[in-house]
Amino acid sequence: MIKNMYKSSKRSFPVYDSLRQAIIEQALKPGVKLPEDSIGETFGVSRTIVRNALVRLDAEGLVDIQPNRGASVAEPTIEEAYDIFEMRQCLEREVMQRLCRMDPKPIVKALKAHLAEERSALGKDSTRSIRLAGEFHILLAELTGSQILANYVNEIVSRCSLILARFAQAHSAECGVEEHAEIISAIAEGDAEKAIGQMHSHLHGVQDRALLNPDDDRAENVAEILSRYRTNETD
Amino acid sequence: MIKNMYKSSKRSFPVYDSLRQAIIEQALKPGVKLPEDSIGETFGVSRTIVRNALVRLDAEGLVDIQPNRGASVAEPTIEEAYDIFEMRQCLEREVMQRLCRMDPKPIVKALKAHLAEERSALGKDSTRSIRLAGEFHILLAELTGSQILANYVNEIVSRCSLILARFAQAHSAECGVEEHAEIISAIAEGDAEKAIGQMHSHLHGVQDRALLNPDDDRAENVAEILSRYRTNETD
DNA sequence: TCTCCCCGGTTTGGATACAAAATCACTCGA
DNA sequence: TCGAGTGATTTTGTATCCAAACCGGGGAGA
Repeated sequence: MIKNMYKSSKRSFPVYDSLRQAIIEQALKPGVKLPEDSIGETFGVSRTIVRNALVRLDAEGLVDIQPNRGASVAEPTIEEAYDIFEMRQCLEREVMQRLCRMDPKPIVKALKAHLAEERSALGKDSTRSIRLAGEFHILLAELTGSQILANYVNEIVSRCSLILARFAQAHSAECGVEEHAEIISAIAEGDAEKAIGQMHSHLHGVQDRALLNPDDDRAENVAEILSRYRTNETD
Repeated sequence: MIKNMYKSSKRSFPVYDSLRQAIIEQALKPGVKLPEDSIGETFGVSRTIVRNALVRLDAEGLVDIQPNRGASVAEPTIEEAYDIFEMRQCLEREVMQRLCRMDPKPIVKALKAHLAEERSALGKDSTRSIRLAGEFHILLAELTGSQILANYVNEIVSRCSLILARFAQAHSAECGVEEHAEIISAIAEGDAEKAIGQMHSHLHGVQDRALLNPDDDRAENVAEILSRYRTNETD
């Protein structure tokens, strides 16, 4: 649970963490500018602090800093989105493989506790629900005991949230809680094949819901967008 | 080839890069203090710049920043070392899997060009030789076309260099150039199984050379170290 | 002699100041 | 009406400054 995080500065951590939460909860949408002054004001700290937080987030791929032009929430392209999801498949497959080599007892116990939380938040608090769904995957990674694997999964789950914010409409892409339950069962049974397969299709489902309809992709050509609205004059 | 790197500041990049090189080439050994003042002086920049570079390196796990106590080159524990190598196995297995699904022609060509460089530097320039050996693995990752996979491999190869600096004696842990050659052959033949296996044992070899003899592990007890130097009085 | 405490020097944490770059708004001209 | 040019305003990049934390040494007391 204790992460490798941010020993560098007591005061910049809250800024970092708030921004991070806001981005992955989609309160700050991709492309939004993040001026150092105003952020500093809202937190009552100087730009120095904010700057550190932004540099960190840039390193994690959640914000994009451009020279002399400041920071804004990252806007992953559709290609990057596929790339990130593919990497996520790789990392989470590793997680499942490692977990299935371990004693399932304590693992399943921890997972079930988390699942209960997920279920209790299900219809009530959408934001909390989304956050818990992400944290399920992070918990899995942490249970492997590998610090570095947990860090990578943590990072990539965040970036996937960002992708959802960019490409998925509404919250169609919420993690299925019952899929999580099935994954837990597979681990409990000690069936590595099944667990890995289930995780794979779970992630594939999330990806599909996120990326199947890239209508609102701002990266596509203006002409192309307009062509959809043009009445067919020559016909 | 174009990395996700450091758009944040024109001037802090050279500092970042020099420190990084110095650390992975083992010129700056684990545990060495990195005071902001003196570094700033040598580069002719202010502490502000240096600080940014150090924060970045901290995020990458190459330096360790402790509150009010400044930065020093990271000292991975033996447990972290095993953790990192295991992660590296996972990432590079993924690299091989992806490469073997692609057209081998251009890949093999690029790799052979690199191999030629490695061979030419072999007995001559030890530092260059080590650097090229690391870059071979990074090149492999880049050839997959996955930005994020390449970034992760890049980061983890750096951290492995740091581990070598910490635990391996002398340069016994140099990558075997001929093992690289065999990996290229396996890719050229399109034999995924073989390529993956060869990569696995190659990395395992590096790890063994690095970690088999953790004599000089500073983490061990002072008493234990001294006991080796104590003449056996009671006998 | 050993230990503890105090003090000066050094280093970091963070805010601020100032210059350079970019952005915005407005005017002028076609 | 539209677009280019220009000055004002905002925002970033970096150096510097001050306060607080840490480190090392020397002296007082046991």
